[in-house]
Amino acid sequence: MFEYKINSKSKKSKARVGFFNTPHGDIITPVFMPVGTVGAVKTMSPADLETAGAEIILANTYHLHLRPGENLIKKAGGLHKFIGWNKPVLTDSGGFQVFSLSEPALKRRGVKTVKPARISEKGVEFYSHLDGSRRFMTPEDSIKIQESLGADIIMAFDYCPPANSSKLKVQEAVSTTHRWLARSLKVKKRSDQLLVPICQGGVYRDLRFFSAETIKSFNLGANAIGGVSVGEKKEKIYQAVEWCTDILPEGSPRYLMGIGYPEDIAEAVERGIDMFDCVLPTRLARHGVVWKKSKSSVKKIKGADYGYEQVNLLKSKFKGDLDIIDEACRCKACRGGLCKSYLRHLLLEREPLGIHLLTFHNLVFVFDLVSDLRESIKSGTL
RNA sequence: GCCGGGUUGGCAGAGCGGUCAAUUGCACUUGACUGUAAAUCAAGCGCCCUCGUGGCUUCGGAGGUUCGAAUCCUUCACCCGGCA
Repeated sequence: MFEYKINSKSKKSKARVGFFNTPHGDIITPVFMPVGTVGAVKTMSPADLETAGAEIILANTYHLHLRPGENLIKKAGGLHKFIGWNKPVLTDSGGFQVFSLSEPALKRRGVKTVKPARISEKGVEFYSHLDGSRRFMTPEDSIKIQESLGADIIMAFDYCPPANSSKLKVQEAVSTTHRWLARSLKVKKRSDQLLVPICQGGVYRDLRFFSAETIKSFNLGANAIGGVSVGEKKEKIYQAVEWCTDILPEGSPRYLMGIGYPEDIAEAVERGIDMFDCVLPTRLARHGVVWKKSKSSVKKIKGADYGYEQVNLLKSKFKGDLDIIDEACRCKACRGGLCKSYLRHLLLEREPLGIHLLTFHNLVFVFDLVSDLRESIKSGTL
């Protein structure tokens, strides 16, 4: 279980195509995991996800713990059964909430209704975004919850500091994350789940090296890079990824958490990343924005023979636009001949169908992008 | 014809003597969104500029009262009820 086999390796970069085995089936990497935080990729049924091309989806420990609770899900037969998805699932540990519910992140969003999280050696004190109630989560709790949920791949509970953190703070986050990893391994019981450690270290080279070396030494079968896309510049992300993949073992899948934009995915694949997850395609869809292939676009995608543009269908210039988004796209909306004016109309009417169709379209875009990148690796262009 | 109610910025709709260029919602414009507190959020939305506790013109039309009117009075126009 959880074997990873490299199928094809680039001669010009660290990029590779691989097979990753899990209890609920194989994954071909590079792979993109759509985010289904509360047990659903918003507006997408399992059948929709399969049609769009999803191979594995992500859910969140923190959210499912708060509601409906891991005990209920366990009783229901586990997450796969509960949500009707028979393919691989990865649960994030709740570590990201250390960041997203932290003071700087809340301030940045102007959120005042939730008290910021407090981090200690023991764990993290959160205030539920649902009812404000105080919660405490330790690395051990996170593992126990994730074992109840029953995902194929589970994540170590990490400390993800914001981008503007001081080096000292990031250093503290790194060492805390490492200690929490060791504690997680102590309580982990299930052998049919792969626990993936997370590299922290922000934009600091020595910290990334140290963190990557440390998690590598645990030899856990897959490794993740976190603490990225928390407010820093793209170049810094690429840089951090490069530092990490220089060290993280070639023989195991590397997962870059929270990325991203098409160009970022391509840059990371080139640097040896195999797994991605991001809310962007689904969130942007809900905000009326679609990704569209474009040969002339200024947004280039390394390794792909096309660039892309972001099109906001809410703009009134699409009011009378009877063309579909992309003739070549295989998504429900495009293949169904639904024009931009209709999609815009659905969005304006707040018809759920509108955001569903855009979500479907964007996910198809990313799944196909990742698939195209695999071809590029095989053909030697990436 | 008589009696009553109404006419406010693209639309709906607050305001009913000064703090009103006018609450709010929608629409519109722009921006943001990278391990989802996000089907969300921010800013703008009469005109002008040296962009400010700035200037100018606005609340159906005209006139009036008042230091001051979207707010009170007169009148005209139109709309909606009720009775003819």
